[in-house]
Amino acid sequence: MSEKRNIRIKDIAELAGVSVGTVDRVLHNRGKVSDDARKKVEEVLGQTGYKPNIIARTLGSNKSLKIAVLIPDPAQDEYWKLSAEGIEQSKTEWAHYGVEISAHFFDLYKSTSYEARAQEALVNTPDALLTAPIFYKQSLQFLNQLDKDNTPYLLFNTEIPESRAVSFIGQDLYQSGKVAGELLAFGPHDKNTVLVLHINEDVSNATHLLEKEKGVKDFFANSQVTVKSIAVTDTREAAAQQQIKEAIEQPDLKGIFISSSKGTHLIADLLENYQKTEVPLIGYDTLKKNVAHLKKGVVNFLINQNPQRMTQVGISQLINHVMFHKSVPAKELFPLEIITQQNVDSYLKSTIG
Amino acid sequence: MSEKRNIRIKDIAELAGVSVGTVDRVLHNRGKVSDDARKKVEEVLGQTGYKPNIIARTLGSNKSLKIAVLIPDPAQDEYWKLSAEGIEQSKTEWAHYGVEISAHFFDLYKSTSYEARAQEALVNTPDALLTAPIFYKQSLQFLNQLDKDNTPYLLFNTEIPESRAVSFIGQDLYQSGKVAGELLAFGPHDKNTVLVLHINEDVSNATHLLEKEKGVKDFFANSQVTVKSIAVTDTREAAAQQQIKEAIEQPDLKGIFISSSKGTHLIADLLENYQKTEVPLIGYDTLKKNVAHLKKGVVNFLINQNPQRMTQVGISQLINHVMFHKSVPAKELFPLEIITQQNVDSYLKSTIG
DNA sequence: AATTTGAATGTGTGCGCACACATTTTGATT
DNA sequence: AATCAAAATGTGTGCGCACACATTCAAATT
Repeated sequence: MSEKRNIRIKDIAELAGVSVGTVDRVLHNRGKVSDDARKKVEEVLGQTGYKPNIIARTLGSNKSLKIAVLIPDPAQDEYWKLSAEGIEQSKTEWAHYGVEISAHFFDLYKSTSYEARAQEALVNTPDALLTAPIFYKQSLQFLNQLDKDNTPYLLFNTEIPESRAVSFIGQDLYQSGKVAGELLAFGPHDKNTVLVLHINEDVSNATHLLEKEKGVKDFFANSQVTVKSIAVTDTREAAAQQQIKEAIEQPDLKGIFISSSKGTHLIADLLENYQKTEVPLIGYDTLKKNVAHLKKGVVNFLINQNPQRMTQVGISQLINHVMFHKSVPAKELFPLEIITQQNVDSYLKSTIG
Repeated sequence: MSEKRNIRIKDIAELAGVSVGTVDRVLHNRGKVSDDARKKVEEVLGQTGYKPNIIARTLGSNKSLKIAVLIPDPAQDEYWKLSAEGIEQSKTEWAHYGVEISAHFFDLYKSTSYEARAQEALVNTPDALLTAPIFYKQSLQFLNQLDKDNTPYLLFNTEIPESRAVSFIGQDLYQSGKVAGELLAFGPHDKNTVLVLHINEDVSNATHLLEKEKGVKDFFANSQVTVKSIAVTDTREAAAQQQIKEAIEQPDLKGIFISSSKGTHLIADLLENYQKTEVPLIGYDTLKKNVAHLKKGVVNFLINQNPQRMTQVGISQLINHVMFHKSVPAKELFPLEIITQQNVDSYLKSTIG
């Protein structure tokens, strides 16, 4: 370990012939500084390329950041359980910096619950907030409130472009549909119908799912392949089952693309029942049941949205923004990870996320 | 930002009825402490679950860590260029902590160069070292030297299990072969020969490549498919070209798996020449030329080893180990990322790597 | 010329830790 | 009982920054 040290405020002050206080004032733009002094300091600042020592900075202002996270109830949906796990990991990750992270869970199927939990998240005045704005209207209203409070927030999973969010973290849904198309196209070429299934329990994200459908359709636009789409709200309903069964038993069926993570294992279950496990199946996310179906060969590919890591990165960026004043990208689109029977363990075991 | 603060050494001292000096001594196991005092302090330590404030710690001991990285010359191989980019990113990432990272490049084809650069890496007495031990014998000797010096080191890309490395970072090569098999199997089922091509310019990693071959072979072990393997050292040689051409033109050819990143675009070039671009092709890594072939459709899948991120994670773990005394996993196997025409951009654009 | 005022600048302290150094205690030896 | 060395314990300082507070200075007002 060598002695080489970075230039510090004190050095700047000496070089500029002023006191550290003045340097501090020009650095943080606080208090009054004469044009003369400001000019000198800024000059030295430029020449030396001064970088503040973040360590010392966070130590000095020994304040604990409060971050609130507002997501659907992990007990309702395994996708959100993964997200909640991301929160837990972030807690330990940032504990050393005195960051307090509070989680607030709303009912995935009740917009009123979103509103209630959102207000609850504000009671201990968080310094920043991360949320998955599932309910468009209610979210927009809440985000406006945050704007007024001057509370920075970051969105993930669902984009609201007209919000004033610090950043959005998610995936290119359209492109993920294209990936699904590509994978289906790689299969045998003698069949020409691709089935898109929206198992739309979670009615709020219909536009989500349609983005993905558009991706597949565009992929097959100039080909022989026809893309057929079916949306059902509950796979337990007899009518829905019948509809799906008919579509599945069509002889020209090339493969199936399911636009949601929960839908993936629901349909995989049906395929098993109908003994149609050989039909190529593409779905989303490494939910336990999906992984089980993947390992059995019922599901062929999972596109991984990685909610766990999304949440972690969201929190991390929020902290970097608020605490370290680092700039964060306005949009962070996650890679479209393709998970298969043979590589799934390498993903699940990896700690680097 | 609230006032909640963690328990600190001073608090421990008060609770145990001793001075901070004594607490410091039992924490760091330095100096003499009476059994009585030690017991009291350890008790309080246990009860409070004291965690040192890493920020304050690194600030106080204002020392700059020196990390040396020893990898093949990035100018010789684009794979290593990606690794070198990882080094650059790490430099900025850790600059705030006063970590100095020095890069040392050896000739990929000369083991003597490894030895020379290895010694060069030691001249400014690094606190820890990261290397890709390409040359087994020479590496082993060098690592022994590091053991004697008590310099901690971390290996990546190539594993040397008998070394006393802090950790190994890489990929499960065998399993990556299986992934290749799986992807090839997903294609049309009417053809039954899979061709494995080792473009073995870099003679040192022959065992590497064989691991991958074993993976594909095992994947197809109980199937109709025959796996045929060809190894050439230079695709520019007429004899090699002839051999490859014959294999490619075999009518039963199901697909090709190329075991190295550089080999991938070399073979893709040949396929283009022979106008056999429709044959499924699986290779490694997002080298520029590989990505170009992927986008043209000559290459169908790339398995991403992510040398850039591997290098970053290696450096990060080394720093965590040496500077923060954090425990790091003995082995970090990276996910076997599958890159396709449709998801490649999502990987290349992503900043979270 | 004395006083006031506000702008400009300088000084001092704490954050939690590591480590050097100072002081006290203990027990052995004379 | 006095002396001394070693062991045990305590104290003080700096790391770089932020921020509260103190001081100086110059112009305006009386």
